[in-house]
Amino acid sequence: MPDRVLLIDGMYLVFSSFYAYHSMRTLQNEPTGAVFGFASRVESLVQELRPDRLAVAFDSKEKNFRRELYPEYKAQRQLPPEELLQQLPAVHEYLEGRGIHALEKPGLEGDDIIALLARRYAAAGSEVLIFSADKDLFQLVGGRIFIYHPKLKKKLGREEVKELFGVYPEQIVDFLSLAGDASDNIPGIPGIGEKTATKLIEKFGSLDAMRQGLDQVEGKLRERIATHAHLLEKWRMLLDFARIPQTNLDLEVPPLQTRCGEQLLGLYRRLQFGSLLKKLGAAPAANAEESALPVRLVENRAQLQEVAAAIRAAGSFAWDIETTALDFSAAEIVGVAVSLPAVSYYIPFLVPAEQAGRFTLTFADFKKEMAGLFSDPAIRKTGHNLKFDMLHLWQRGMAVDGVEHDTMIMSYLLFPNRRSHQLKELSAEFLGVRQIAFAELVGTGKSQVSLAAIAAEKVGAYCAADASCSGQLVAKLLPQLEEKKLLDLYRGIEIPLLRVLMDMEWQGIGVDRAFLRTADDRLRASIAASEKEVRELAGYDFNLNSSQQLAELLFDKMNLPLSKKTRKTRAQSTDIEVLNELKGHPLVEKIIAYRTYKKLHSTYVLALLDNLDAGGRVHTQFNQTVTATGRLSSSNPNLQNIPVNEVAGIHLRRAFAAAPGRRLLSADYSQIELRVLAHFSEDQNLLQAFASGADIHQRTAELVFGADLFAAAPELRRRAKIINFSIIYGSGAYSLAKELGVSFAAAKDFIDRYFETYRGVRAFMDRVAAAAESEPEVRTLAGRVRPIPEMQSSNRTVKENGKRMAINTIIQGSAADIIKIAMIRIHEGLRAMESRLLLQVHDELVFEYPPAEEPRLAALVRDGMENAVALRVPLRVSLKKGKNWADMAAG
DNA sequence: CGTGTCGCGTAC
DNA sequence: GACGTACGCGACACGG
Repeated sequence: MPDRVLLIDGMYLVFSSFYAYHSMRTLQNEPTGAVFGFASRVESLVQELRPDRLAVAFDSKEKNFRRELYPEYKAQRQLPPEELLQQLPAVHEYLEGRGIHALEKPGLEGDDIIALLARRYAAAGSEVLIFSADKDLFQLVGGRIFIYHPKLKKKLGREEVKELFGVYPEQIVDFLSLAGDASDNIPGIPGIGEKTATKLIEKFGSLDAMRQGLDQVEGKLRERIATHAHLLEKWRMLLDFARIPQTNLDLEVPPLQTRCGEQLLGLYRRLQFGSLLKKLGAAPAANAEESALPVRLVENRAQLQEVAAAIRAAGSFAWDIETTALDFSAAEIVGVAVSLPAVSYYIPFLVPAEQAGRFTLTFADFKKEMAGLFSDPAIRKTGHNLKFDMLHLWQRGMAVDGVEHDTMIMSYLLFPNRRSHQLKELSAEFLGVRQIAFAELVGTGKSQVSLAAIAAEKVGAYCAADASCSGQLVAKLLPQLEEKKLLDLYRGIEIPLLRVLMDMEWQGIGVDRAFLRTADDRLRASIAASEKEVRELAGYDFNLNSSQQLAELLFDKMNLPLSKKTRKTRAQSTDIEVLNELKGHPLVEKIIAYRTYKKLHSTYVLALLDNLDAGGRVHTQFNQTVTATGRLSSSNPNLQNIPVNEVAGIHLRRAFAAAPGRRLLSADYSQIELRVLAHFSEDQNLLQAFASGADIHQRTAELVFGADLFAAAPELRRRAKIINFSIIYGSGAYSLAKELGVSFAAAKDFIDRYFETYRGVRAFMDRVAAAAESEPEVRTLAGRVRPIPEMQSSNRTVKENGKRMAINTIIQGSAADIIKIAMIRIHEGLRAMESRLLLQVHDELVFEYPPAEEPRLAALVRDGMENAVALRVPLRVSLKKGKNWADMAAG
């Protein structure tokens, strides 16, 4: 097995890393991005390419022979930035610690070394990969030599070079001699650029052949070449590696070592490369106490004023608050931490009795001193999950403006597949800082104490560490957002949305308590009755809530036919689909009724009564950093899954009622996901259907089932609707058949006909799958990224799953982007109104308004939603209004 | 007694 | 196995 040699263009990697991570800093504010980018790229190249030998080539400081030949060579280049130069020693320290040779030779450039070594190792039978984007080096490609392109992230052979440049590797020198190479300050021939150079090379094959056949070149161009022909030989001398004077190079590419010793760990710790340490399986050495900046405890008004002055001078700060509870209406604020680059402050309000003499500040003092700063949009704020902190301050009459960064959102946009974006995890990973857990501060279970009973020093250290870590994380995460082109989404949508969601949570929605009490009573009775009937029919006592015990009764004791197993544990399933198969049996009917009542009671009625505030409103949390696609989620209670389909369930929506003298307005996007699909696929039938305002399910029915058939059986629209949805979710014939209650063959036929009808949709899905195959991620309309690692699986099922995720994410995620934009626009318009946005249910917004504002609100909402973005099809919204969420009339 | 997983069912 | 994204209830297993 011949070995594989990887040669890295060192200066290229240093420069590109420096710019990619230019704002990365240590806690002590030293720049580290170039080193971090360099090290992490080298490690990922080693992982991916698995070279047997590896070296990194650098330019020498001595005069290059090309300078003597041509004094202007690279003369246009400015000195690298100071911040880059000061990181070079650490880059070499990394290479040394990793056991990788840094190759340098007086008088030679890194490129020259790469060229000489590439040819030598290739001649000896090795496969050579060159990591560089430098055009010069492409002339080396051929035989066993390849370029590994840093941006394209793939191996380029002879044909790929031709595809990229229009010329073959052996023609690159001639090509660049004609067209010039701006990065080396080689002008080429005036008036000839890449296009003309490619044409000439394609026509003649080489410069020599071109000179021979110059008479075949037309007018002006021939003159130009003739006039400047004398230059060409010089350019070739500069560009052609075959002419490097010194060929007895005594450098070698040593075998790659796996060692990562103390030197490397020490470097990573010093530069606070938490993620690289983690990859080595090493614990970040520093804990919060060691690495944290000093925390000053603020005791009185005078000191508080000093803090305010320091904040003003800094112009920005990171902050965090501690409270006695999560719920803003029940909580008290224990203290606030403010973190500046060199120092953090902790301002305590609730302290143990024995410290009360020392810490004299109240929240009112804080508010008086700081309200102006916190509401000043010009003073930029950073925090982690700021919606929480802002709600608690707003509850006490303090507004926050000028939110620049929320590190929880940053983490979410960068890593949407992560289940947790907790500050403490991010600190460990990216800062190498181990923070103490909340439980370590207050204890757990019965021994848990209130934060208000813990010494201010301890709470202050904890709170200030959060504020400080959040602030420091910005330097680690912001460059990554920039590199992944997520800044527009972050600044333009997610950060502005934060305030909208805060307002929505603050508002809550009115809930009719008496109505719920009645529902509670009725449901209790229904549950008891159906439970009693089931027990009688079964003949013994068992827990009806246990699917396990129910399965025992149905399938073991009563010997009813078993229709399926559960997915994970292969247990006997008792879900609704199974029970429906067994309908007709009186016991089963009662079980279905029991389940329905029980669900409504425990999941909705009780949960709502439990979550009501003193004013009879329920304040759901809208989570901005949960879903992998960019949707919001709702919790405590979840108001995004309130029943709407079944008669028994829809009754419940009456409980959500407008306040006295107000009404509710519900605005629904019509078929937003199918419209997004039409936009991306550009399918002619879909585009045309939406452009003409047709009923899309009806149109699908006509096209898939045929217009004649459709006229005879209009209930086919229902089927078409199901088919339309199943396409978005990527359903196969198997599940569609079950959903429609038809045979597998019939379902397969429907899907086939769907794709024959909407050919553009099939093409779109194939495009997405192919793109996700080479780059395993997808992007939504607003540029939100979701990695799809499943696309790299060799397991077919996993990969098919990845394809469905890829397609669905583009559709669902883009719809989420659109409604988020609409929410921000509308919220802005509501500032001068009394109407309020209360809920978002993925494609629906619910508002509460005074009747007088109805026309204005309706216009604002319609415009905000329909014109949130311009797609290739119109966006349509239907408005409904009423006293509650169930009884609504169009208008 | 707390925690994690599973089955199930609700929404878009 | 076969339909994407969520949340939450109740049962159950596990560890102390």
